[in-house]
Amino acid sequence: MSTKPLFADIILPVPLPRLFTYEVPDDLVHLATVGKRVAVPFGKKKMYSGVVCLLHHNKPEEYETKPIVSVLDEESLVNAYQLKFWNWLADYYQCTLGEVYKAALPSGLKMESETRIIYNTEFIAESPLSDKENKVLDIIAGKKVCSINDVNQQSGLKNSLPIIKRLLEYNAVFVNEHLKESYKAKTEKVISLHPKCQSEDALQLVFDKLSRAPKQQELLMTFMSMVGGLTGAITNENVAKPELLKKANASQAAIRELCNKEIFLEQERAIDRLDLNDKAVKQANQLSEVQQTAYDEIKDGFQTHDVTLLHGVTSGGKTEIYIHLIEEQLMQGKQVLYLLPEIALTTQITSRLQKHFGNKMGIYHSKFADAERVEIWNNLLQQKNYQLIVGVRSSVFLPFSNLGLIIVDEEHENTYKQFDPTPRYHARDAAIVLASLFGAKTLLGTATPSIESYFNAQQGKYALVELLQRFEGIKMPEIVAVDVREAKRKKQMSSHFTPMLLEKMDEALKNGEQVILFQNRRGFSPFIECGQCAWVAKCVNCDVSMTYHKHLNQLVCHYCNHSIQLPTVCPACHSPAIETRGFGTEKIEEEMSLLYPDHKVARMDLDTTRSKSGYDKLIKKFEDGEVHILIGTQMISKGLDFDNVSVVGILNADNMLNYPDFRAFERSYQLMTQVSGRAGRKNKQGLVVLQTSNPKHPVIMDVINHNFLNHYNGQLEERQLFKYPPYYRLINITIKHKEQPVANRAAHLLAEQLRVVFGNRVLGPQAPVINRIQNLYIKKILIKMEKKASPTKVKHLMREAIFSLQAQQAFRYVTFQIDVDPA
DNA sequence: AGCACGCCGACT
DNA sequence: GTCGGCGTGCTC
Repeated sequence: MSTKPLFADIILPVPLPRLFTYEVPDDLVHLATVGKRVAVPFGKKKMYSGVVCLLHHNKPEEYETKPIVSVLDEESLVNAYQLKFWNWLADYYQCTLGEVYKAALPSGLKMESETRIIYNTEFIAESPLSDKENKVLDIIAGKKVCSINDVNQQSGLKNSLPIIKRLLEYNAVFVNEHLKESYKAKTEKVISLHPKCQSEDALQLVFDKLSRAPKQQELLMTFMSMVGGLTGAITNENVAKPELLKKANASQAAIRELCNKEIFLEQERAIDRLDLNDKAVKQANQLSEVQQTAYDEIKDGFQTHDVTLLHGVTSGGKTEIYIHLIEEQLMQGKQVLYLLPEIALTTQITSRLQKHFGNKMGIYHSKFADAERVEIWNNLLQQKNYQLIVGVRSSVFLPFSNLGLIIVDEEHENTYKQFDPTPRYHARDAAIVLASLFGAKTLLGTATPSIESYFNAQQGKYALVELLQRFEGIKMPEIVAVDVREAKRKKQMSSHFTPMLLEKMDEALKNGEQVILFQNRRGFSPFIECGQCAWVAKCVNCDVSMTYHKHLNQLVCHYCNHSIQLPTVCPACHSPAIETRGFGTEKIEEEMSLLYPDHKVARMDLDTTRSKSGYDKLIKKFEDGEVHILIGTQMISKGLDFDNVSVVGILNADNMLNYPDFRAFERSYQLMTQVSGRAGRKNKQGLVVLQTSNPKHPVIMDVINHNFLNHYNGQLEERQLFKYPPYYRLINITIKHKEQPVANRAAHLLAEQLRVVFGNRVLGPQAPVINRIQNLYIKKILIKMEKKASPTKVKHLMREAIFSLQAQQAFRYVTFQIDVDPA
């Protein structure tokens, strides 16, 4: 064994592009292994928990190493697969390992120290203290132990640090750095028999003694029956206190009394927040013939390909196929990850899966409390019961050890791409890489494949399985485009609704059927304008008009959430003629309530589903038929199945088609098709009324004809012509600074430097549509690389260019964001 | 990113 | 004089 000193390269949760080397003290050499968390000092005073990434004997030359303070885990928290995955992610998406670490672990597993100030009770002042010193010392003395934040808050001082420092010099207080673990196991109080009473004789004696306390006697009896002790055996089993209280109908006092008499023993027991109880497990349904064929084809596909794309129409019964595939993996003892976009992860789908997989299935959702996420992490780490994880994009970071299959449902969803904070990863693409690390397979499922994935399938990179019939012979909905411009000209519109839409709605509602209206904009109206002078309300921080929210009577910026009261007169010309322009979900809701006073109208958008339960409640109400008309943003297009929706209205197809982005058509096709898929169930063909001013638009035609292939071919041609994915790889660089000229100059210089190497592959700098957000001016540079070009080389050169710019004094505070494969 | 240090204007 | 503002540099 080597006696040379051991060093560890540690990943720390700081956005610095390197690892930090610490010395491993002799007594920790055997404990400090790769993948464990360690506590290390960082900077002048901070302590952090970091992850050991590499162990070696190379003593750094340029600086003194600090020692690791302690090893926090008994077993690795992060396994070798994950470290590989982290490295790939950091390299591909151009971020630091520290940033990946921050994104990967639930915050309960990342620790940061806090300075604790402790009052010295033996302190006697040698000379009188100043007023401020006295004030601060009084606060600390009052709390005995407190944080700097506490002092700042209670004293009202902006910065109490210098004063605390002086108190420290006088020895009036002490400080120490405390690593606080924020995760705490949930506990419950349990009652068991006191050891002294765990024999037949002792128990008999106790029963006799309690003859004068019938309540307590009864309580003891109930307890004994609950642990099964009445049949003879004396056990040390315990019972949850609340359960015992309820069953015995006893009082807290009675239990306390029995504890005092050393008959009962009350203890704290750590319990899982997650429901791990065995559940009745339902057998998977028999697959239909069509489903069976698709299932077989998927399995064939996996024989020759690592990735299979399942292109299946909405309500084609994809979930049932997934269930069979998952079951097969679990039988082989393999783990499965089932990814869903954030908003599609609802009780609708999870409860359906839970029925089949019971407590083998864990759910990983961003709306879960952090403590629950820590428990899911630990459950996988300790290889307890979870073999199937159903989760959102961040579940790719969970510590899998034996993955066999990853399913990426709704593969086309752009919410799989994370933008803020870094790492700017695409969960679908990351999942494919993750699966390959395990030699596992990836199944991409969707009714509207992304151009990229379908292209990969066409090229033979992925296997392709098509499932183009709806389950149980349900017909595809009929889609009708209605010309809004014409209706306007003929003065037939009632507000934003064409006669056709209203007529079909009347019919549906009369038949007791439900209606969904889709409007891809929340709020009441996207901007307000002065009728007199054409003044428009704009955000003070961003270069956008503010959206009017009527229920708040406020103008809200959808980019920075800044809000102001609705002005009563125009700030520019003082005219009271302030008018709302355009329409959002809120306005539709109001108008629908007026048009259909006898029907219940509800709205589903970001504003009504902020809470964890808000979303589920709305869906339940709609499922139960309590709500007749549901108005929503794209949220309603994701993975929801309703039985009784006969009419879907798309109120304004134009605003998505006109969005200035190369994916606007692709996304419009997806959205319209997905929303349409909510229409028509069981024995009736659904109807979709699509309001547009351009009914002959090629995308709209493709949606109407359910012609994905035509849409795909059209897009492909455009993408090749204008050098976009899947033919080219995009890298977006965003340059931000609080002064416009600085941002402009930095962007210009960067583009010039990049052009030296990449020539006309570099586009820009351009000002984006919204050129100021949160008081920062924005410029963008787009790099279009041939697919064949080595991404490593490109990224390296790009980093160099940015680095040399940042070294210049003038550009010190310019931020450069790199977005690889922007959504 | 934090955080400390150090230099400057604005007050008692 | 001190308080607190912000620019600058460093973190193994």
